[in-house]
This record gives sequence, structure tokens and C-alpha cells, in this order.
Amino acid sequence: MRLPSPPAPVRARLLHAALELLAERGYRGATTREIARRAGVSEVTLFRHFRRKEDLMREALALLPGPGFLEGLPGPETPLEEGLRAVLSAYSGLLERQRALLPKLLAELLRHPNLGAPPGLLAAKERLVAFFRAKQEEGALRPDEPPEELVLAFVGPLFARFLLGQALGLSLPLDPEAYLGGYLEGRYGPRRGAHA
Amino acid sequence: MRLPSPPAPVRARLLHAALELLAERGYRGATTREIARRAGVSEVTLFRHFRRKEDLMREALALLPGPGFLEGLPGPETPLEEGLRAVLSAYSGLLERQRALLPKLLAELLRHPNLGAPPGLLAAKERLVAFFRAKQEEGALRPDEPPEELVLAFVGPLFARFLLGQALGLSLPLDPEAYLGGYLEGRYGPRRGAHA
DNA sequence: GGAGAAGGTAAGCGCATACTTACAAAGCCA
DNA sequence: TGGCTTTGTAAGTATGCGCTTACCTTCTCC
Repeated sequence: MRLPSPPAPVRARLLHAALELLAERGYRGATTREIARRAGVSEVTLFRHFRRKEDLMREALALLPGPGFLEGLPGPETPLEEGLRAVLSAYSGLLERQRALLPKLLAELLRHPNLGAPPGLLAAKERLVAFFRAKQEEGALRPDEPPEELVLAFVGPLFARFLLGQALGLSLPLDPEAYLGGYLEGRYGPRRGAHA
Repeated sequence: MRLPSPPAPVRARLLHAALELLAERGYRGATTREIARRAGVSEVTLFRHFRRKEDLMREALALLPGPGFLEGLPGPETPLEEGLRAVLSAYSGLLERQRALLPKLLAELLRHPNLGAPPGLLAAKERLVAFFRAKQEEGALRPDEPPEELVLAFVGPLFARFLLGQALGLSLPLDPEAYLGGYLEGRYGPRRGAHA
């Protein structure tokens, strides 16, 4: 009798190799030969686990954003600054751990919509939007912008830091407290309150 | 006697087709056949103008960010809000005109560092950093963050709007005044000044 | 020990790709 | 008219790709 399959390490290795190569070289550049080689198995084995390259890629993308990421995000009841710090740490941890794989993977998602958006990423987005909306309703954040805009304003610069940073040679260490302050207080000069 | 070559339209069409396809399908997916077809010439003609595909791609990327973009950016003497509005209009105009080609092209740049960073993009970055630094020195912007951080905080959400937006199904119309306000005033709730 | 599952090796098929060669047609300028 | 340049068409080469087939080995579990 077979157990419901203890997650075969070969399969997992193939998925991780596929994800890596997809980010590094794009869909066409990530060849099945190279994926198999990096996973330490033969190409035949790859095709025994996944009927088509496309199936493999779809499953690999579903690994995003990785284990523990969702749980690290704040819930609607988390206080504002604590929640923002949690987002900051989860997000920058994700980007640093994966060495900027994520921006390239997202670009690949745009190019191949038939691969479908990874459910884990969609769930993360929902959770973020819910958190920011809750803080708006509490009065802790400006109510005059849609919550999605607040999410983008917080997460966008983190994201662009990796993409633009690498492409244009901007390398910035991340100072979480300064980052939080800039987000909450705005960028006006030191002694200025609200603007006209 | 030959004039210094009035920029051959065939060559220009090939470059634009290459840039488009590079964004749409990535380096490997942008085949020389398809580039030639889209430019309305034969594949042989393509190889008569560019010895190798790589040469074509490198030259095509050098077209970025397109004519007039640099001139639309503010100089160090432009006042703060006027300058920010100029950045906003130049940047979002660029992204909208090119239908989100840019994020995918940047991802492609990351994957093929041997193609080199387009000088026009580097110049745009320099100009932006110079503008924000000048505003810091005038006291119009917080002096406690590096100017590159201020650039990323302003431009990052615009950028992420296209990339994350398309990949995750966040679609947000851009309200320039609200965007400016959020950047300058911060995201704290309606009645709150500086934070602890 | 024997069956079945999971893996490997070797070889190959059909196709698309980057790139080439050979040759002909059209336009421009002397 | 005649050379020069630019483009086209037809055909082809070598390589690499996704994917398959056939056969052998190793391990586990009864």
C-alpha cells in the first residue's frame, strides 16, 4: 500500500530548479535539459514527472511566494506600525532570500498569462489590501486614497529597489526605520506640516 | 558621394520591432524571423544590417527611454512641486505610451547584463537624483535619506503599479494630485502631524 | 525471491532557430 | 547605358529544443 506520496524529493528539486532557471533565463531560456541537470536527474525523469514543460513551469510558479511568507503578513487587527514593520520584514526578507528572482519572475508572468497567477501571491495581495483598509477605517491612515494605492506606495519602492537598482546600478541598503518614517511622515523638509 | 547616411528607415523599423518583441517575448522568444516580419523586411535583410542578433538587441535597447523623455525631466533649479509634476507626467507618460513594455525590458536587461545598460536610462537616473538632491539642499525635502531613496519612493510605486498591477490584477487609475500629496504629506491619518 | 516503482543511459525524431550562400530585381547617379 | 546599392527569394546548414522510445539497474515491500 502506498502512502499519499511523501513529497518526492526529486519532484521538489525539479520544481526549484525550474523556478530558478525561469527567473534567470526566461521561459524559453530555461531548457528542460538544464533544469534536469540542475536538479541532478536525467531529462527523461523530468518528463516522467511532468508531461509537458508548461506543466512543470506552472507548478513551479505556484511555489511563490514561498513558505511562511503569508503567515508573516499582518492581520487586520495588527496595530499600524507593528504591521508595517512586519510587511517590511516579510517582503524584504523574501526579496533578499530569493536574490531578486521575484521581479524577473513577475515579468515572466506578464509574458505568459496562460501560466496563471500563483494563488499564494494573490492571497498575499488580498491580505495586504485588507490590512491597509482596516487601518484606514481605524483612522490611522489617510482615507482619501484607495487601499491598493497605499499598498503600492509602501511596497513599490521596495520592489523597484531591486529591479531598478540592479538594472541601473542603484544600490541602496535598506534602513527600515527611515523607510517607515518616510512612508508615514512624507518627504517634506524638516519643519513643514501639511501643504497648501 | 554619399551623405553620412540619412537614418535608413529599414534599420529604424528593425530596431523598433526588435524592442517590441524583446519586451513581449524575451530575448529567446524574439526570433529574428518574427522581428523581420514585423519590420516588413526579409530575414536576410535583417542580417545584412546587423551581423548578429545580439548586436540588434543591444542597439534596440539603446533607444530607451525614447525621444523627449530626458528633456521632460526637471533640472536642479526647478521648484519642488513643479518638478515632481514633471517627473510624474514624463514617467507615467512613458509607461502608458509604451504599454508597460518598460518593466519587461528592465527584467530582460537583468537577465542579459552583457547587453549593457542603455545610456539614456542612466542619464535619466542621474538627472532625477540630481533634482532630488538639490531639493534636499534647499530644505524642501527631508535631508535624512539618501537622494536615491527619495527617487525610489517617488518612482517606485509608479513602476510597481504596472508590474505588480498587471501580474496580480491590481488596476489603479493614477490621480496625480493625490499621488503628489501622499508623497509629500505621508500616509498618516487626517489629523496627525509628526510621529513619535 | 519476485513484482512493481523509480530511476538511469543511449539514441533519436521533428521542428525551429540563428545565420549563410547564391542569384535576381529594382532604384539612383554618372 | 551601366555600375552600385539595396532589397528580395529560395535554399540550406548546424545546432538546440521539447519530447519519446527502448532497455537496464536499483530499491522496497510482500
